[in-house]
Amino acid sequence: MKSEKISELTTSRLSVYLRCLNLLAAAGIKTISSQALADQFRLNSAQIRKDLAHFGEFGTRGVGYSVGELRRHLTKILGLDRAHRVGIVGAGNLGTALANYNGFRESNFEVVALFDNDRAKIGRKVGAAETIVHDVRKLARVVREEGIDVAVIAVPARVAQRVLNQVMSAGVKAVLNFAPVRLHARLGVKVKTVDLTISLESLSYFLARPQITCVTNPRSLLPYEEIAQREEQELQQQS
Amino acid sequence: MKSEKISELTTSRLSVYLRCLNLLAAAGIKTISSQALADQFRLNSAQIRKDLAHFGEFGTRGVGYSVGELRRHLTKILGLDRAHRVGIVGAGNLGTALANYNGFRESNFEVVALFDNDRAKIGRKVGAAETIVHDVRKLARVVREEGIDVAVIAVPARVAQRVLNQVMSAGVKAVLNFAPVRLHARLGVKVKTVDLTISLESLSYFLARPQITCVTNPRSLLPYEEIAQREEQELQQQS
DNA sequence: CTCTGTGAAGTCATTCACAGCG
DNA sequence: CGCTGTGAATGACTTCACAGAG
Repeated sequence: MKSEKISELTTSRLSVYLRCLNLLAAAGIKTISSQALADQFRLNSAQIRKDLAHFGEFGTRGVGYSVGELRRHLTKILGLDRAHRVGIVGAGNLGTALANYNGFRESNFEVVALFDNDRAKIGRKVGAAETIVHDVRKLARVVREEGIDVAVIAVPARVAQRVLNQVMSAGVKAVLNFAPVRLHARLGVKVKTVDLTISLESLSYFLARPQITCVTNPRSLLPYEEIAQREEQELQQQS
Repeated sequence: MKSEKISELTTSRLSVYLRCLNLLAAAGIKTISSQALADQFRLNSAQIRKDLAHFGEFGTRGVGYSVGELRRHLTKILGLDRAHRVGIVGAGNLGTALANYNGFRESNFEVVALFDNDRAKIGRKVGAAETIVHDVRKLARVVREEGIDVAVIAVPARVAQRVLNQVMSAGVKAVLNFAPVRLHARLGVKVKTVDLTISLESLSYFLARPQITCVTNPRSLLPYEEIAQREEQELQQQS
């Protein structure tokens, strides 16, 4: 293992690989080569090998990778072997939706608190897990008491930087931001922004271009496309 | 204007530039140079010029860009001068949260329909706008009737590809996908995936690394950091 | 003989640096 | 002069291609 700087593109892919391996493990597959993994999930085999090589030599030449072993390695590398406690700031539509969403559990993330400045919301309990909505002014204390290590910012753009400052002061080092602004984080704090406006506007750009309307020739369909079409027809027959 | 292929990184930045210009316009600023724009919003001036140059010559040498004019150009380029009609598939937590969220209005996107396969949800009206939840099997018809041109996939991962197939069959060319899977789109259809699991797991990776705990020297604070700290203190005094 | 791990080559994106317009 | 628009230089990321381990 070298101690170089790992790009965020690489870590994102590690996350993808782990997801693929989970599927393979569930299907009872014990061993897989980078080539087979790439073919099945439309990845690049060289890239898989390179990404993994940053962290060690996990494969066996002539054979491939052990699914279970590689899964354990990736889980460790991504820090998913340790539970993370998430606090969501902003108990609006998005904040409560995220608190209710339990797909993060699988990745060892648990939402343990919500925060808001709206009196009407403070003290309420949200979702099946009955997550309490705290006064945002008590953020630092709750972060300490609940051991929160990841914050989610789900507040309007104009207050997002202020919220981030508060969150950083409370000692949180990892932040997922949904507000459509470029936030300034101090050193040692990682902010990842999910900007839905940018995503939508990029789609709009695409729609605005005159598209090459390419009629797919059924004979040239790739396997997965055939399957997709069959499923589609089944669906339509139901209605 | 050249007719080369524009990268998605570029279109995302155009969206950012437009947002910055909107702020400047609201502040009454009429003209700005790429350098000033870059300084204010932490961008790179050469990149701004290069991105814009793909679409024409919008600036005046020795002066800079007209805020209003560039705003109009970017709006046109991104296709935001035409209204977009959005259909959301999946009326769960995320789907309804997105239907309620009205921050997209500013970008000329309107959510006009929700779809679900759950009988209990079909026929209900969601949010202040009273968006109707339709039976997902009637998707194609509603897409036609309502003139939907953008779909949002907010369903569990295992059914996402099937939903995408249906959406594509209905003739929708732009899709925003929240399901944590790599979807296969046919040619001429643009899918943008927002994968929250990957985002969170990348943050986890960051948390797992031993961080260089760098104590910020107050003397070396950048201007924006000073402002941030002051605001932070104000906030704490409130409590 | 197969598949990994990895230098080398190739591709794509960003930044520099400056000629030349207003 | 100041600033745009742009070739040229640099840097980042991906893919190729193969030596060598199992």
